[in-house]
Amino acid sequence: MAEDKYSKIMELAKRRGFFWPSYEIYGGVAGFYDLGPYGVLLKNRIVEKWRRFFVADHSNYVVEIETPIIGPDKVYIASGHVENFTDPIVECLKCGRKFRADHLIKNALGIDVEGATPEEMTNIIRENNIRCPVCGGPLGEVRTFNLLFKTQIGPYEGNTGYFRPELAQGMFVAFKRVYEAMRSRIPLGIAQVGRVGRNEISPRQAMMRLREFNIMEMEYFMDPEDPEGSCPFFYRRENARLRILPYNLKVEGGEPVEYTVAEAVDEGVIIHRCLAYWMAVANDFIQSIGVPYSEIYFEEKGPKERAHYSSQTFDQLVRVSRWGWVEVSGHSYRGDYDLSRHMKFSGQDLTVFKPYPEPRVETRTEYFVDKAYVGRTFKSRAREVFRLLEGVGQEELARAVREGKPLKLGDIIIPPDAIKTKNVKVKISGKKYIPHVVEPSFGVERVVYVAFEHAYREKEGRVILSFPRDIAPVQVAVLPLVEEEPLLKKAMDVYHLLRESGFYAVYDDTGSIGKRYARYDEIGVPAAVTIDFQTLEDDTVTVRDRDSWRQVRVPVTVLPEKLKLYINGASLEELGEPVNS
RNA sequence: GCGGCGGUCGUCUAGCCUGGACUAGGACGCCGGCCUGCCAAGCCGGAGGUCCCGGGUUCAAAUCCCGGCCGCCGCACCA
Repeated sequence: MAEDKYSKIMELAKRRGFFWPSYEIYGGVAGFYDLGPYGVLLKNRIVEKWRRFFVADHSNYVVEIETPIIGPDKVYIASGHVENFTDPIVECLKCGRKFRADHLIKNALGIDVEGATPEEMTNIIRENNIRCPVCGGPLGEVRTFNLLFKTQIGPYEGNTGYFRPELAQGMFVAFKRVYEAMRSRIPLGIAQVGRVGRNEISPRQAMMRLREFNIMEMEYFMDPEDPEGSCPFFYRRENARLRILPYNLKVEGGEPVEYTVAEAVDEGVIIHRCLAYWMAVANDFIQSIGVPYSEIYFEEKGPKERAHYSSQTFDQLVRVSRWGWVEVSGHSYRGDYDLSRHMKFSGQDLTVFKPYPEPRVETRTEYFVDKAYVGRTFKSRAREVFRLLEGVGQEELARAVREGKPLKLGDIIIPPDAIKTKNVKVKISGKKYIPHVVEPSFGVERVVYVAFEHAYREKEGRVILSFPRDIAPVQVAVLPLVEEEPLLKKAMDVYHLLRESGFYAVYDDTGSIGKRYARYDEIGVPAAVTIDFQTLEDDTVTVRDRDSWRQVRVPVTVLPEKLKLYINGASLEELGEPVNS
């Protein structure tokens, strides 16, 4: 069992201003957390890194949008959340356990009560004397519980709005607009970072399960008939390795198995290469925030564990000290569920057009009524007959011919032999279809917490947050060796130089130098620049590495460029001459 | 929502069982001054506490009792 870092992290996070429970002065409210000054910096860097991996690195195919957090009820009726997020719940009056009322009735009586009102279900339970399946106690009234936060849009009752429980609907609803703005090309990834709300029954585990949190998500739209073309960058990660626990292995209690991305697709472990590709990106992303490969795996969800829209889902799990494996992202194949639903509920055409490489010419037989016959037969009423014939489809004409029965239009009767046929050539240049969707979706706060877990360490009784340098909240601390002029002025100059060069830097001259090094180790600042007496002679400073505590001496003139290399991963020794201490 | 355990300066904690001398003590951190020539040094001074909230018992409650809130653990829940 790994040591429990949880309480140490929570203590540090509160004390140093990373995060803490919200509304503390009013006693707190479960499921809400504030991010403090360093927490916000850290979160922003993590989000920025996610953008690099998922958006910028695929900028020809992936774009980012922002949509409102409150949506009209229609959107969430169409998405299925109003229906599927509302559970009829009944509580045992004796032991207090809660059950799904519909499941209870089905198990007890074998009848399906889908669509029944809570009152009807309560009556069924009373009439059949259904008791608590655990303790045998009596059951209370059936109530509905919905995880959606509900509100009103504008002053009118009944104009219901919901706080979005996921970002996805924003992308689906705006899909057509984005698709056209991005010059109607598929595949197209639409990404978004933002807040969502889920009214969890009992949130717990600090930042791991919140009622309001941030998600980084992408809906990747593609042609289901063209798996190859859907993932033009597949080759870039086809040999990447993933640890996967397929559902069939999971139920047997098996361990994750390592596959390359290509193997997982070829062997059918992952049903679509796009799903596999983005899982590989997720794997790289989570490693880049400091989690080792061996502490990550993907677990397939079983049919009943999946969301209502998904045909395959993997959770990306990361090991943390207190709770074992926790979910940091979900990877779902959503098919065309969402777009189809929005087409149906909005009446809008959300299909895309796929041109064929070569327009196809098809020959079709068309039926038509002989105009000469109509004119001859109906004379002055002919015009009226033509108008009536406009409402008659090919189907009907064909049937009349096939069955040899006359066509009746009110009192007008047209015999089958007045219906002629002709062969016409039709040019078909493509077809319409509803794109399928693959969705990688990350919980931001979980990633933040996981970054903490893997950054936290202790050395010689001191705490160090060894964040990867490029997500560290503060990048560099500028410290005069002692609180004495002209060191202070020189240090200020260096501080301003670094700020102007784009670094997030802090300046600190209080207490002893050792105390300040310790202070910045504890908030994870990767580099400490010290201005000492030699600086006054040759304009060089020392750069100290947070993790090794080693130092090198660097001329101030090249400090910004050297530090930039360092933040991006260069070793300390690449920056300058080692200082012997 | 149920059950178990817990909640005391910013943080960690002593005190609670056995009510009173607690004006709630300490450590770290924080602020100011002196000092400090490279890894939480030292000295002086300072700020900081609704003892989670509400009610009850009592002459007297951080301490006992009840309710609530919050946290952790187990159960249920977690599209």
